[in-house]
Amino acid sequence: MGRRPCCAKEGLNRGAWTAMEDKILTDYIRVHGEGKWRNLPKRAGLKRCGKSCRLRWLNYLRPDIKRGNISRDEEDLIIRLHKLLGNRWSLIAGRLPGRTDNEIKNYWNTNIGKKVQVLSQPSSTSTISNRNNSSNPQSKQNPSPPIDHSVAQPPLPNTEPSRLVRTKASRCTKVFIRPDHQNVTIHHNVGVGVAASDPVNDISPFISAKDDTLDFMMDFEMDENFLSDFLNTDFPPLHEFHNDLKGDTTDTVTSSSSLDSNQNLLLSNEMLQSSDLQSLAPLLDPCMDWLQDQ
DNA sequence: AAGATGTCCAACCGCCGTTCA
DNA sequence: GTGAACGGCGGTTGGACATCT
Repeated sequence: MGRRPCCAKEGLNRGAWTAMEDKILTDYIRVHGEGKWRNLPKRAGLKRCGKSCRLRWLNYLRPDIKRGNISRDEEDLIIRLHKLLGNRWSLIAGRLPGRTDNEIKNYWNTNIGKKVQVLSQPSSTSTISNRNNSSNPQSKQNPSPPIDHSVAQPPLPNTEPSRLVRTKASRCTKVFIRPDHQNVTIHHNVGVGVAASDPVNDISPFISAKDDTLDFMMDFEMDENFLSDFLNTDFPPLHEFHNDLKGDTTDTVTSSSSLDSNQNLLLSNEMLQSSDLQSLAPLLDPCMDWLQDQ
C-alpha cells in the first residue's frame, strides 16, 4: 500500500523562491484562496511541489506575517509556552499572532535553546557570569554539543521531572479566553541575580519573576485528548508545579492561600462551575473526583 | 586579505492524523 | 471498513551571510 509521493520531483524548481514565483503564488491564492495545495502548482503555473507552495505561503507570503525581531515579550511567552508544551511549535505559534511555527522553531534553536542549555548545565550560575565576560558565547575551545531536538526537552536541569503537556495529534485550534482572566494573575517577587541590561546574556525569563503561566494555561481549550494526556502525563504533582511556578527561589514568595490547591492551579472557580467542565468530569481520572463534586 | 568557522533561516523531508470516496 | 489523498507538523539541511583567526 505504498504512498504516492506528494508530487513528482522531476522538472520542479527547488531552493529559494524567486520574486516572480512569489507573485504568481500570491496572486493565485488571492483569487482562489488557500487549499488544494497539490493541484495549486499546476493550476497556477508554478514548477513547484504543492507542499512547497503551502510552506512558502504560510511562512513568508501570508499578509498577516509579522516581520522583524522577536520582542522580549514574545520571547518570554515562547519560553513559557515551550515549558508547557515542548516542541509543539504550531501550538506555540498559534499564541503569537503573525509568527509562524517555522520562525519560532528557528528562533528557539538559534537563540533561546542556547540560553536554556547554558542554564541547564550544573554550574549554571558561574557559567552565566563567565558568559557575560565572553565576547563569543559559543566558544570554539568548548563547543556545546548540539541539542537533540528530536525529543521535546524541558528547558530545565534533568533532575527535574518533565512538565510538558504532551498532547496527541489533536490540534488546539480554538482558544478559551476567560472573561476575567486578568484577575487570576499570580504576583511574585523573585530576585534574579543577572544583569538584565545585557540583552544577550539576560536569562531572566527562564527564572523570571513574572510567571503568569497560569494565565495562558487557562487560555487553552482542554478537549478530551488534551485532558487525558494532561492528567496521565509525567507531570509532577500539581502542587509541586505550582510551587515551582512561584519561582522556587523562595525568598519573598508567600504561600498563596487562594491558589494552593491542585484544583485551583488548573481551573478557576468559574470554570469549575461551568457546565462544560462538569460534562467533562466523567472523562477525567478518578483522582479528579473533586471536579464532580462541584 | 583570505580562508576557516559560526550563525541564521528558508526550504525540504518524512511521518502522521484526518477526510473522503 | 478500507485505502488513497490531503494537509499539517516537527526535525533537518544547505546556502548565504557574519565573524574570527
